[in-house]
Amino acid sequence: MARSTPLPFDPIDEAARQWAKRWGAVDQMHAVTSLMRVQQLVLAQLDDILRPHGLTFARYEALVLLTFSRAGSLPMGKMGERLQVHPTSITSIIDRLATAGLVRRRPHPDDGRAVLAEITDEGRAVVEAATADLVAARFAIADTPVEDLRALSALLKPVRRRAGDYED
Amino acid sequence: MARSTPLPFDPIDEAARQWAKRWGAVDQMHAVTSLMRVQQLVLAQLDDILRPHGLTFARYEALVLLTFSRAGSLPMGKMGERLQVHPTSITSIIDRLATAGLVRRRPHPDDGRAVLAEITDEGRAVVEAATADLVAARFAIADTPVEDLRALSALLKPVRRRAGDYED
DNA sequence: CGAATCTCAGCGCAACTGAGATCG
DNA sequence: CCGATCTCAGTTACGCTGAGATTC
Repeated sequence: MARSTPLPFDPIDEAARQWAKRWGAVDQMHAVTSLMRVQQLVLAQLDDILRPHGLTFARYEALVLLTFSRAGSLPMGKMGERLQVHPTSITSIIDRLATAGLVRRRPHPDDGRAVLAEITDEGRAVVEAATADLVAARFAIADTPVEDLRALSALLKPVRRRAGDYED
Repeated sequence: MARSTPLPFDPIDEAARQWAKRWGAVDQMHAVTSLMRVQQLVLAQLDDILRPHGLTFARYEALVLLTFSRAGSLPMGKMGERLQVHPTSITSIIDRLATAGLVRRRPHPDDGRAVLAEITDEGRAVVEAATADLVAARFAIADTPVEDLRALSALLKPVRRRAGDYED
């Protein structure tokens, strides 16, 4: 863990106060710094929950994506698009999931260049168990009211869109 | 970069639709996934802005923290508390900043165990230049209305607090 | 032929564990 | 002696570049 004792003041409010003395874009700085900090705190807790299942959050996301596909398999390139990860990172993620027996590689029936990642029965069992833990922990943000979560998602949606996460 | 062509639909909305068929905590899942994605998109842009200055966002944060101190120096342990990073990570960050000539290590005058990291004149110049670029780019979220940014910070604040980022 | 798909080698960054030196 | 502070070695994870094999 990063620190034992919490600070007795909000470090981001304090940073914003100092920031405003010299520089602009204070609201942007505050929001982005808050975003980074919360992501760090939440991700650490998610990884703690997933570690007993032998998963990181990135590997978990890949497994979940496979369970959402009809055939339980997807071309690795498609997975990269959906998960926003580099092609070589997908290779690495699938490597590790395959070593753990949670997925297997299969040749694409119609395209000799592509490789399918297919979830195994063991992979499905691991996803169910890991998901049960995540849902029980409410994704590490159990104490935040649902209205606030919806407001958060709604605020982040146009940010994602403008950053090129999707069109439509 | 991760992907060339944006998806023609919102991948998180789509994931939430599938998720709801089997599992609970859909609002939490949607909010947390959105948070992860936006952090990834924003951080990549911040690092792009900082790279010409020889900085990562983590190193930039450390430098800014030093400029906010009266003496331009802080014990490394204190920096770790403020930035929420592991002691060995602070050692690594200061190592790299020192190699670049942006900070120097000094013995703590009152505590022989502690080490001060002190920003150099070159470090101050680099911070000013990097900050000018970040402010000009509005921290990679230029198109988001200020009211939305404030709402975002306000929503994230209690989440940080409950996660142990600070007290009070 | 060019373009797409994937793999591999290698680099950089950062979080972490565990061990040790130094000092209060 | 205990605890705090920092460093070092080593592991893991991930993102990326560059190069190459294979196939469309």
